[in-house]
Amino acid sequence: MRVSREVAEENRKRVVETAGRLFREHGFDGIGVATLMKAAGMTHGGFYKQFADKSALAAEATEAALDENRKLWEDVIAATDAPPGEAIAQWYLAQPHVENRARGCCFAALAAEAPRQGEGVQAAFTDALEASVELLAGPDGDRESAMRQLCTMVGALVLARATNSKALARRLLEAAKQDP
Amino acid sequence: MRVSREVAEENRKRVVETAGRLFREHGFDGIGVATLMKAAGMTHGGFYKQFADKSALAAEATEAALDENRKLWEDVIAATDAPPGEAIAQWYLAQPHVENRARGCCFAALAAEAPRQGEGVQAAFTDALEASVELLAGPDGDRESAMRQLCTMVGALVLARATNSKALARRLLEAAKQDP
DNA sequence: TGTACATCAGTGAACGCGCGTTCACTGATGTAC
DNA sequence: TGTACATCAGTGAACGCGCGTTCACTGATGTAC
Repeated sequence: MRVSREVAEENRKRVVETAGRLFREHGFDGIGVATLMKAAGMTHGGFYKQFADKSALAAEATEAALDENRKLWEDVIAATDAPPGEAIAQWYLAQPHVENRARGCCFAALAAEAPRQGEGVQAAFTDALEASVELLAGPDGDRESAMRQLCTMVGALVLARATNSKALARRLLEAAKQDP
Repeated sequence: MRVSREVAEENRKRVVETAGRLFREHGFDGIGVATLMKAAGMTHGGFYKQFADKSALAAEATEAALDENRKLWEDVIAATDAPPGEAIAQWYLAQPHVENRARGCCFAALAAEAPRQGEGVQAAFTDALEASVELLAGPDGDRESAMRQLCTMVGALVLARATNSKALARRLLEAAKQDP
């Protein structure tokens, strides 16, 4: 049955947010349209009333999740007097972040799959990378240092998640914090 | 028809090597057993005469590809008088490496998917990470700095591959080279 | 404001397809004598 | 060394299953008068 435009809009947003979490957790290829729609509380048939195809959702969900990440960074930076780079590093390079892929950094969770995705996903990453460097550098910081720090943090998180050794994961996070 | 033990062993190795390349290119979920066996010049039926299941191949292929990576690093280091960290960085943080996922660094290509794979894959990454840090640090280098450099390089390669902007990719590689 | 009708978000069955895996079969290889 | 037979790597058809996508249908919403 038909639902109001308002409800339809809510449903659509819920699908995008759910996809953002499930893609980060299982990868773009690791979760199907039906499972995803069910997780958002609907059946899969209506999916194509809202999205052209799965790759359109991938682009939109990635963009939304990257946006959510950016807001989180802004909150973390605003919550302390430390320079942005230090504030983010402390929060980013921590065990809870290693364990929570679904709500963690999109770069660490999805960037490795981006080359195989459509233009939309890659464009979203490009914009988000530039924005993240701005945030990390702060108003008068060095962009190149910030960019290197971003690389270090993303690499550390990816590698800390790839090992089954808690000790090695901890050493990786600690080593990454030494970025000057 | 039956083949000699020698030929069977060659065939097995070819499957593992082919899988190492195709997994790096398409991801563990992005390539099927049948496609993979065909790429190795055989039909899919015989797969289970050589491997318990797909995840067993994933573990073995990852291990083999990581080993191939290590040998490449040793060659790069041996080919120059520069300190290992500098030699590897120059070669690792380059456009050809960005474009060649199939034969490039396993950390950048597959580590992000490791958390969803079996113990075998994760164990292979753990060992390879330790070995890579040793190589990067050299006989009397600092392990923590080497570990940070590894994180920086892997992050830079992953992110350079995720963007559709050649300019941004270049800036990422350059920024990562500034790791002290 | 109330009524009649068109719209369309969401449902659930169905599509062809490729997935991982199994299996009966083949016939050269390897072994026993 | 030669013969008879067992082994087993690889083939190709088949399995059930979940994938992305399509479609006829439903009925509340939105619109026209």
